[in-house]
Amino acid sequence: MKDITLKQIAETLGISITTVSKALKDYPDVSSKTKKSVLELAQNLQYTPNSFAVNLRTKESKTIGLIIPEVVHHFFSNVINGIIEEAEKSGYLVIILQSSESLTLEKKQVDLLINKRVDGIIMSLSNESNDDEHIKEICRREIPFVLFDKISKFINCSKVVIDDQKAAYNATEHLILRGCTKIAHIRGPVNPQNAIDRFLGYKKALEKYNIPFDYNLVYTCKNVTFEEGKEFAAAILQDHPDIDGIFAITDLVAVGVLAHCNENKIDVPHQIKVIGFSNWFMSQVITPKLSTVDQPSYEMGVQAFSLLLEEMNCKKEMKTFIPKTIELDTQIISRESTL
Amino acid sequence: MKDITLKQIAETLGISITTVSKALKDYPDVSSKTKKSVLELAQNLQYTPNSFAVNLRTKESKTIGLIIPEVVHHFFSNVINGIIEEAEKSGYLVIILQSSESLTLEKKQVDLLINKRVDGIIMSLSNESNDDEHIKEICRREIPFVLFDKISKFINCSKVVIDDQKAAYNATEHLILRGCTKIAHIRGPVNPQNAIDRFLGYKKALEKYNIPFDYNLVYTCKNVTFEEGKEFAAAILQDHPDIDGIFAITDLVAVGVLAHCNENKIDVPHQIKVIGFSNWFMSQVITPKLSTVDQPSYEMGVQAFSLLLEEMNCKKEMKTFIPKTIELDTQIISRESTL
DNA sequence: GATTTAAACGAAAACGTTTTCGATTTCATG
DNA sequence: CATGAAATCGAAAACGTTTTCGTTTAAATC
Repeated sequence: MKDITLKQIAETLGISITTVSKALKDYPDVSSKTKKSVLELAQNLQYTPNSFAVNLRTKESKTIGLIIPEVVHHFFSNVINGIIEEAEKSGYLVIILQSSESLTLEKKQVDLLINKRVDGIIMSLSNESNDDEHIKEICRREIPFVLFDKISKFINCSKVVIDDQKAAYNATEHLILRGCTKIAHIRGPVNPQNAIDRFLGYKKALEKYNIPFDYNLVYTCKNVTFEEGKEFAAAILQDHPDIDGIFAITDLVAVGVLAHCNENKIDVPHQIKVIGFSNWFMSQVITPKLSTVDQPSYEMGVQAFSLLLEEMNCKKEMKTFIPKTIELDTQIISRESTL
Repeated sequence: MKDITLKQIAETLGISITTVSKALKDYPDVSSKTKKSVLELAQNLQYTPNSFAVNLRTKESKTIGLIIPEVVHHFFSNVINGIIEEAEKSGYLVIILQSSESLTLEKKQVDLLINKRVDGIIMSLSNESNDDEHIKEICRREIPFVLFDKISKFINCSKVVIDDQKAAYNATEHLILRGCTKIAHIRGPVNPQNAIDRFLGYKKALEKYNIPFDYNLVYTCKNVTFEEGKEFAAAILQDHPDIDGIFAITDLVAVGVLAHCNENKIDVPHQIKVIGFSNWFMSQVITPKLSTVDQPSYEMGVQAFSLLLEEMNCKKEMKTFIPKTIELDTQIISRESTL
């Protein structure tokens, strides 16, 4: 019933704990005969090393922490997927926490992970967060650290991002090339870097095509929800009846826009063309199917863990690690909403 | 730079490690004067107890494992949400693994968690899984264990479920009461208990309302995907042109059905009424809005952890624990697809 | 001042592993 | 048989904490 230990194996075999340990780890200085008997007995007794003891001894737990704003989110759950699958390949497990877009909670989660002594932390910042004390603490303690998606330019660590500005430029350009001349933008909250960059990309595309930028055409989300999409769609159509294109910060908001249009018999794409961002699953099942920017979410997870692994390995070998930033490609997915 | 330990605090204060430890844990046999000075110094040095050592000593890690078929899934990500939020309240962290509906992978994940010596395991079985060796191993090692959603009747452990049969009965009845007389059922794979139960509920409702059960009207999913929904919709309409109702095992499949109907100008709900299962977010944004059965996913997570916590506490106090099954209520959500 | 009682502290074992380094054995070589 | 090298093994420290139980000190009682 009780857990098997090296000691018990050693005693039944009449050898020392040292030799048992070495036999199990295939050390060269133990004879093949004893190796065999140890391996056999360990097998029979279903011995599994006590990871608590191993952790204490080796000072690592083969566990990393992941903090994201929301678990119930198409983009983030795909990232989670990429991270845990990639982590498993190297024998790492993943503890997941969510900040629920709250800075207070985020600080608490960071504390929890530091106290747990995870081997590394991967994180996407909450909207409220920036270059704060809790992030500095991670760096101060030299915990391998990777940011993805919602990053801060002021933190010196590895990052996995897309070129939000370019992607937003492409999305806006897509609307322009399809004939839109008055394009509204439903942007994200003020803080997050990617909301800023997407807004800048939108602006840049307008300039490039000599469409005057009008600040009244920019609407700012607080919570980036379906409901906000509906509300802003209503507001935009009321404020600017002659609008013919809407670029929304994310598919969820764009779907809200479509919902409002559907309910009010506004013809998408003929009266208004709509493009979203992220290529959520739902964008291909809604009517009309939503054009969007494909964001390689799973791949972001994979890359984020790879960077973290690199840093963790460097730390083990006492080498200095130079943070890297990986920028992944995005792609316009053209569907019915911009036809 | 290096981590602060009890030893260092003890040495700077000229007292013993024991006293420092006791002071930090507010033992009564240490004077308030020394308590104060220890607390102060610990605060200044940012002491955090080495959790590896604590784990080894206390034989618990305040970490639980969660194995689910898929992370990228509206239902499961909601359950995750419920679990990690509830767990955090009691100071537990959650390691998440996915079986990807593969028995082989599931066994591997169970092994990983056993080796990690998590304090407990919460799990939803993969479609291939049943009363297998790896599950028995969890019980044999007396690791607190809770199943939810995809359970097995043959495993004696705590469970959190809905009454799938009743819910499916209600869904089918809903179609009948709205005038359907020839109802097809797109069911889930053969193995999982909830696919069986939902099928039985469907059958029972037909019997109750004197509609002859026809096995040709039952279509069996392999992967329960959007694409399967589309394919089966096509097949059903070809095989049975006079069909007027479809009950799909899950919203994703139902949305596939709607997609096929939309593409082929088949009028939902007038020609065919459709109802899904689970109340995914997408069901309320699709056109027509999908009627469905609301499944309290977040609540399932909360309850699953509560049961696990109860069992973990019992184990600590050496009490025997009697497994409980919690059955949560479901609710028909009537929307446009059955109007 | 002797004795008892309570308050404050610390020594030491224990948790189970890993790893260094020294000790022993074996065996071939001269 | 002495010598050296190679092969095999084990003692012991270390990781940092918790907790039992014994020891010391201080205060209280007679």
